[in-house]
Amino acid sequence: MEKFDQIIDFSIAYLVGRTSRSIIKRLGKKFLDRGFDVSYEQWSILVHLYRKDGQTQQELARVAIKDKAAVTRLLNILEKKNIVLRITDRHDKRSKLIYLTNKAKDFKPALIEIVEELLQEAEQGIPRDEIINCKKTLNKIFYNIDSLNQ
Amino acid sequence: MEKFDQIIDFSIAYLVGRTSRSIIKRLGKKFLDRGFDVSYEQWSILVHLYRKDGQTQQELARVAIKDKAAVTRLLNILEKKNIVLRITDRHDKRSKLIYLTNKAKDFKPALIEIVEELLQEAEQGIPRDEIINCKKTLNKIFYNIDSLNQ
DNA sequence: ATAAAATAGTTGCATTATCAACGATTTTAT
DNA sequence: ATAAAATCGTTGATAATGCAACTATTTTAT
Repeated sequence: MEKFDQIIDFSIAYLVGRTSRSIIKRLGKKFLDRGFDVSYEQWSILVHLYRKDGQTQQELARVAIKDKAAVTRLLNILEKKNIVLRITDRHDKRSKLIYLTNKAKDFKPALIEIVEELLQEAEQGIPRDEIINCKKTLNKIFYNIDSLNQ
Repeated sequence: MEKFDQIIDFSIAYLVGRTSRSIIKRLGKKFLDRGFDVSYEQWSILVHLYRKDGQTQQELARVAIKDKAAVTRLLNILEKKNIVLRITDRHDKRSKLIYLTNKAKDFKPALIEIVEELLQEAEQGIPRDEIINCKKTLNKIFYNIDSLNQ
């Protein structure tokens, strides 16, 4: 194998990068096709609210692995689209608690179904244990790099 | 395992996404620390020129898996930094051929060494065949999704 | 009790991505 | 031969990211 194959086409960096981008693109298109005006990034916040409503922006930033500035802006958009509400925490006026609107709650099942479809598409034709191993390895790689990023 | 774990924390989409971002961040920092004013995205074009000098923007867009508009803008920056040259193709005046400057050729070995270091960091402590299997699986997933993105 | 430090969220700046529209050029189809 | 279609690169609009500086508020340390 050539040097350039190692650092490009077959490098783990290239492979995770292109896989990630293709998934983001596909999910965006699926949401759009079903009439949901929600981007992948907006979804990446929304899903954490579906799991647990009423989190602070900091908590959302942490679980979504996003900069708090990025969260501020995504929430601006979600608020404008009437998908979330910001309510200042009574007990700590620095914090804002983010809540889903009824509209957001309404389309929760549909969005989740689309994501499950996407994951199904991604894993199509690949044995279950192969997927599991791949996820384990990705976790190891992530922690290897993440520990150096601190 | 809970439903939300499946579609978030342990979904392949989430895992490749965060792994990719951590790698991009790490490489950017390594370049900077060694005094190279080159972003990950700029590198992702540059590396293909190191492999083969004098490609058109379309070719670069294809191999780097980027939109041609994105390539135009990255090349604007690389040209301003005196890293590449654009030369209109004599035989097809629509096309421009992109060439490395001497400056770019000079720091080629250093950049490649940094990337090899990064890959080493990423794969630290993981058996060779585990990495190989993970790459194979990532390729399958990519092609699963990519075929649907057309 | 109060000054210093820490925390939550916002904003400005720079970089990058995607999409669609556009001009210039080349290829093709009749 | 020429009109239509395709291709190459650019530009404008919009969305998203990361970093650092900033305001407001809360916690801590003395």
